Amino acid sequence: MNLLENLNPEQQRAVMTTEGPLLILAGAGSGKTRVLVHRVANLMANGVEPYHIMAITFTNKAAGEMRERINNLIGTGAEQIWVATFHSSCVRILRRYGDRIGYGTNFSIYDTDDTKTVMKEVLKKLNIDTKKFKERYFLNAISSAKNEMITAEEYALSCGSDLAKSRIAGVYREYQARMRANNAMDFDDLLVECVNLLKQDPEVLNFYQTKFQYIMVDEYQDTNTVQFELVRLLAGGRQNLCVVGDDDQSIYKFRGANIYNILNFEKHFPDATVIKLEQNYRSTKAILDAANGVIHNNEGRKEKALWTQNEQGERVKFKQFDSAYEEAQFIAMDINSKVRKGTYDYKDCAVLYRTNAQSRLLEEKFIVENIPYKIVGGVNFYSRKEVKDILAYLKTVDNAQDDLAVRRIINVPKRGIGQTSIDRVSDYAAALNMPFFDALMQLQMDPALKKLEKKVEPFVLFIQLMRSQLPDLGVAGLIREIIDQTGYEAELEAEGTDEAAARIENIEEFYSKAVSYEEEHEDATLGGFLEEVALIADIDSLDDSEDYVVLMTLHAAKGLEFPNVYMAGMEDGLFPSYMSITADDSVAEIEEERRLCYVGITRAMKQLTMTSAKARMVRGETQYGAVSRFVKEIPSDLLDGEVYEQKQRFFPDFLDDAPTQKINPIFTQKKPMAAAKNFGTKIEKKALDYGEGDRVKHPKFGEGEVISVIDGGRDYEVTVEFDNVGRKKMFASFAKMTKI
DNA sequence: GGTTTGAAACTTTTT
DNA sequence: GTTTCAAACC
Repeated sequence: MNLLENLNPEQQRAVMTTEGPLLILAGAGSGKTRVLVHRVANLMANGVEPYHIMAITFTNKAAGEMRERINNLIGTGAEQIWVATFHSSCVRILRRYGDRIGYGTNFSIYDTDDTKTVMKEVLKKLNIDTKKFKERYFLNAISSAKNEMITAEEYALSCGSDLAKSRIAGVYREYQARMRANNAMDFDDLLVECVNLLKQDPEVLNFYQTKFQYIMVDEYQDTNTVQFELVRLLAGGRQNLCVVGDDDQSIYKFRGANIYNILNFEKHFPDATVIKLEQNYRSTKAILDAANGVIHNNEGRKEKALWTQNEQGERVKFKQFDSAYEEAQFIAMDINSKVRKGTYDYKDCAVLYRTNAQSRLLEEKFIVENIPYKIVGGVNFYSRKEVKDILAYLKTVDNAQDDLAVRRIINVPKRGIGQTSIDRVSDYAAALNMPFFDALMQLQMDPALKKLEKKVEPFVLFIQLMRSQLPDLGVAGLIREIIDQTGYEAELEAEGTDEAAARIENIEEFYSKAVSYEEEHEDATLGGFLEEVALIADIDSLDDSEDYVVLMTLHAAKGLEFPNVYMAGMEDGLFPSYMSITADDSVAEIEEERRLCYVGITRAMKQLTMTSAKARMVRGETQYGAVSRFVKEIPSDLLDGEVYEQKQRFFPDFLDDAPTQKINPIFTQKKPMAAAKNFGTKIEKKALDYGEGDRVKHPKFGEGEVISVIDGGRDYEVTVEFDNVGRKKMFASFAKMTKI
């Protein structure tokens, strides 16, 4: 096999340059993954052992894709190549050597929700009013500090007489202490602590420097300072570091990405080779030129001349609508007509938008029009309440020091242990400086807590039992045991609502994820599963073998491509966002938004449609936005559609409602529908055709005898002793029972 | 100790 | 318009 076949001269050079620092400036759609994969193959052809090669990406999806393509090209030996995200690489290193910097190797990983809970506790302890200062404010400040590798101590020293900074320093310190006590790390800690480990322990550093002789980093423009430091350390020995990126696609500044990592690569590594990949294989000329026209308005970028041999193609379509409702309607209809004509499959189409909130309206229309779709992002599957509850059980079994997890589930399902009791035990544990769970095991030591013991004991015994049975049960078995023994699912079943049914579905999906995890990993462990779950993003679950339209934010779309793309909500104030327009450094912020627009445009292969709405509901208020400045930046000969200069219209308060209703009749329809539903519930109350002592039939639980009927005001609460599933309490209007 | 109700915040983007 | 959180009530 000739490795260089089907590669252009620059791509070939990138593949052949194996030694020393290498910067590949890869424009959108220029085949960078291809280059990386071939480069790996070339290294191995040159006799480099696969376990000496490392490839780092940002998302699991990107890692998975690269893994697959490497496997296809190379076959045997490829599985020994370390292909992983930044975060999972760090976890792997820390699980092995984390004890050297004072963490248990079974540390928990806290997601954004978890850190918020911790922060809440911290602020409560420090008597900081969360009305004045929000958790997010501190979490953002701490995250920024961590991204710059500033420790709590260093932060405190740098404050001087700055009161606001000192306050943050105090919070930072306490937050970190709690995380340590819980044996937990947040996303930033994973990177920071990994760098700390490598810096403090020459033995470990040497081990990994020897192991990773050839390192490749994808999406380098989005690395932050810690990630740079990590890469610098790992590549420190041989300096065989190859980074791939595009400064025009840097869109994560808000997350600490430092664009100077890529702009100054040649300064950091003076003998670096620089290769530019400028031929685009993805898009039509029209789309590419539109993208170039937009990005051209940014200053301070590495000038590139992205070109393509592809056909000219159709112009970029632009359509403006009166309301977001009509915009969504158009997109749905347009997709349907294209699918009907056979131009595209559903999976060829993607709708991109600036904010997650925009997905709702689109979703409603897609349901009406019967279009299969998948929304990426928004509420993460793993942050759903029911999934987090089960996860907390797993974490408790895995890491007894994880107080957050234990406290979450000690009263789920209800065990009669309320907030007051939890607080008391927390104080007791804090006083003795021990984990919450340990305190639960010795309540009899404190006379004030002794009476709690009876309620707590079954829970403690259950966790201990699960812990001892874990080797036999496996991860999936453990989950099943937890669902059954705690009666979590049974409780939801008894509720009988649609919402409860959806929750059960989520739990079952979670269970099947555990099953497939165990199928995929021979050495499956509970810790391994928790780790995978903690680091997974929604985008990772995209499956191109199924036929559905994908809806997602512009951020989530990076790295993907679709034949037919829609960019919705092209309005000033939405995109570019109101925040960026009014920011202090508005020029820089709008440049970042423009890069985001560039990313969006370059996702399209054949056809791109931009849409905007004159009026849009945001937070229950109608907003009137002008057409996005980015649309106007597209050269007019490439644009199919008029861009009207719309006057900003302002209505006095008392008129505010009127135009909304005219423009968008759905709101007047919706309300009566909701009212009718409530009305129906009330009527059902009177229609109870069974009473105490009667035999009844339930669709799920089978037959049983009515024990009692209590009038709960709005509804009857019925208790039934079922023949097969025992005694259940439920509401008459939901449990569709009939007398027999 | 648990449940219900009403207010308040939320919406920029995420590993 | 929706979700989350605390106070008031049971």
